[in-house]
Amino acid sequence: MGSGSRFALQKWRATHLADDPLDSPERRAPARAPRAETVRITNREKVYWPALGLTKGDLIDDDRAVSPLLLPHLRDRPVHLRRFPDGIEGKSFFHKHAPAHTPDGVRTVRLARSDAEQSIEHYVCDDLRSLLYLVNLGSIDLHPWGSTVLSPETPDRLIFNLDPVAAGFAATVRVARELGKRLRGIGLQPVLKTSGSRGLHLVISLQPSYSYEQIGMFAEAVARLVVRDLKEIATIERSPARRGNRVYIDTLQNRRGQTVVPPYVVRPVRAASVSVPLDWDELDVSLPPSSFPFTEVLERFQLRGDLAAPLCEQAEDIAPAIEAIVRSLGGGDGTP
DNA sequence: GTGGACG
DNA sequence: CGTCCACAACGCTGG
DNA sequence: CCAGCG
Repeated sequence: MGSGSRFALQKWRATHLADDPLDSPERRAPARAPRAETVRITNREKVYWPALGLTKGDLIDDDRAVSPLLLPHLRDRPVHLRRFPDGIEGKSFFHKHAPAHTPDGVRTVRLARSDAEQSIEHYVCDDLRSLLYLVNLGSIDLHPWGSTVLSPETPDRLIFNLDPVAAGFAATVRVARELGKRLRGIGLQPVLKTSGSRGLHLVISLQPSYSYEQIGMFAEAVARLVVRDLKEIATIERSPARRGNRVYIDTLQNRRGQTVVPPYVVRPVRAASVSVPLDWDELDVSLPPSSFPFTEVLERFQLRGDLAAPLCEQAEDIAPAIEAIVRSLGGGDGTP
């Protein structure tokens, strides 16, 4: 690591960590004094990743260290947990209802279900204490919504999930490049990241102006155009059997109540990898997405900075992009 | 991993 | 007190 | 109608 990046890290720490990372002054009553970290962590020694010998304590330590990078992608969002109380090879379950015994200090929000028949109390992970509490429950990857509690029905994230299935990573890279090019061509700036599993994600930060349904339709239309150009290697076919060896461009995550794996979250996979943002010029066949176990992410941050920061810094107006897509679909270039 | 229900 | 159990959910598609 | 899918 060069001194330049060391300096960048220090500067970043100074602005992001401050004295009390638990406090978020613009939205909270001023604290009298920084509060001690009071979350009780249990079973630190339990092995979560047997192949690597990594424990729950290792995960907790990593989440604490990476929290300034991760929390901005969780803040104000309903979050679903996926819990692995006995590590990645044990039983797991999703958990979305925040029970009545949820401690004070872990925010929850009651939202109507999509059918409006009932409402559900959701967790919201706004700060380090909440993060550690939720991870102590056995959560490995947290799954935030693509919209915030401020306007739950209008997403501020647009996600394309490229799943290689049997297509291989080289084809996935080609599809990602093409999709990225097309999105930039209609004025959007997608952030590229590994899924932490096998695939790649392209994520766009949106002004929350459209419904999930509208955003989902837009995403599918874009995916359709990419498939038109790359028929041999890309598909939006939902049935796995009919995908063949093509990369699946999954746009179904742009739906209410669906979730989007955020940058910097650890995945419950053997390699203990993280969903890591990439520079577009890093995108290469030689970069398998299982790269970057959580043990290497801070080091990578020191070299590359926070490549996901744009997602939290600027929200894009998608209206011109929608118009452009409508034009190209209606433009009579062969699509019935 | 943990609280609540059951016996 | 020891055990057992729950811990999401929804529209779409293919069969 | 049910099962699989994400």
